[in-house]
Amino acid sequence: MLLPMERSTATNHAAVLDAARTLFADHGYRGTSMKDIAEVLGVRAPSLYNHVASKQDILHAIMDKAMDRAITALDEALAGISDVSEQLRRATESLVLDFLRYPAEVTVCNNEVRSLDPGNRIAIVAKRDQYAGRLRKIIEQGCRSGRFQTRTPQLAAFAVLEMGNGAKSWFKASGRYTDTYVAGEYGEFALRVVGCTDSSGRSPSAKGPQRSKPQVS
Amino acid sequence: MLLPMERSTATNHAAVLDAARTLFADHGYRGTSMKDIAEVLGVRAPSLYNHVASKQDILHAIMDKAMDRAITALDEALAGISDVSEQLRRATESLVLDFLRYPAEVTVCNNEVRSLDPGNRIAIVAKRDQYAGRLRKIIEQGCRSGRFQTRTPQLAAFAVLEMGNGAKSWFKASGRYTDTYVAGEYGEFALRVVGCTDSSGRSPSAKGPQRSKPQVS
DNA sequence: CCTACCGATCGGTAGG
DNA sequence: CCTACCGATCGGTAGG
Repeated sequence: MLLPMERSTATNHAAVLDAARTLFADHGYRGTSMKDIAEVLGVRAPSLYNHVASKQDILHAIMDKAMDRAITALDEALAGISDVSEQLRRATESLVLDFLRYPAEVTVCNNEVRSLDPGNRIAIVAKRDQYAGRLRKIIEQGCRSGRFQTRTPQLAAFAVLEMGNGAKSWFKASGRYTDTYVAGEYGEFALRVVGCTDSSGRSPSAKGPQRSKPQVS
Repeated sequence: MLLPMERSTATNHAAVLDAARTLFADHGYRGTSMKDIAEVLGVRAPSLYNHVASKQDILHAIMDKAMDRAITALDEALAGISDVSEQLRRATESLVLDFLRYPAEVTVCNNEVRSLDPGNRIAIVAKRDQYAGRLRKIIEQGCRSGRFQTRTPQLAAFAVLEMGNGAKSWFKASGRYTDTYVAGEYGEFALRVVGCTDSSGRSPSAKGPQRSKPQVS
């Protein structure tokens, strides 16, 4: 007599990560037990070890995949773009779109670095620094070429990186705009923060009337 | 034969909060045990219950005090200021200074809302919303009066609120600037984000050469 | 995939 | 302030 199971997917490695992602985002790594993850999949906790080596491996896999996906998206957004203002706009849009489309992964990446074992932490922090460094270099280049005006390019880079989290918090609560619209607004914000002296036709910095619609790649 | 204790303060209610703050910030609420807190104070875990009712009460007290302090600082920063640009600048400086001076409290407030019991969570979220609402109203007022230019005042408010976290992350790693200097830079960033059409002499928005030093109240 | 079970640790209480 | 101790829960293993 087989009971119908509420488990919605075949239990495999990817399904374990999917279940854990949401739980880790909502309750934290330490606030989530293997039993909690198993219950989502409709199995008992020991069965998870047929698919993953440890709880720690689940966390690392979630974060590693999320970082790789964000870095790849950034690469694609910047491919063939040489104008530094457009680079910053596209990088910011890519960042914000990633935040809005994968909020659970991003929440885990933001909050659970401290839950990683030392070896895993070094690897993830390296990828995070690689991502942040890309944005910082764009802003530094814009400052050197005189297109951007800010005394503290590194501070501006951190400000732009963090701004996206605001989009994520806000987007969850308000359904009025599409993710690409919000990303476009943040692209504007980023150019304003660095004091962009416009030259591409697409970025009217702070002054003057706003144009009708932000675009996204 | 009394051994010299490494405990640096008398164990009382405030000392328990002090010890817990850092541990909660570094390892999270669930990643910190009453035993961990007790060890910092040089006592055994059960002794803590002479000073606090529960672990949950410690968390709530830390967050409640932090929110009250931030709201009070915002009140004082805005007292008697009627110019909306100056309001936004001062509010942002107040926000960032609070982040830089009380990083452990702010980290706990950012990460551990989910660890609060339902009743405590409602109270803390109300204070957080009160704080965010103050900033949002300044930006909305600036938009209505035509001094600010942004299509999405609420998005801009979230962006400004979140930016400060970047300052906190960055400030820990780099000792090159004072907290008031960093706060001043973020005051500029905030005015740029909202597209401030300057009229007070103190805020050259995006365009033009930078002035030498940001000021702080 | 399961049941049964391991040692460790948790927040909190009893009692002094 | 302490020791002794409670029931509950944890990640993970044994064995099938």
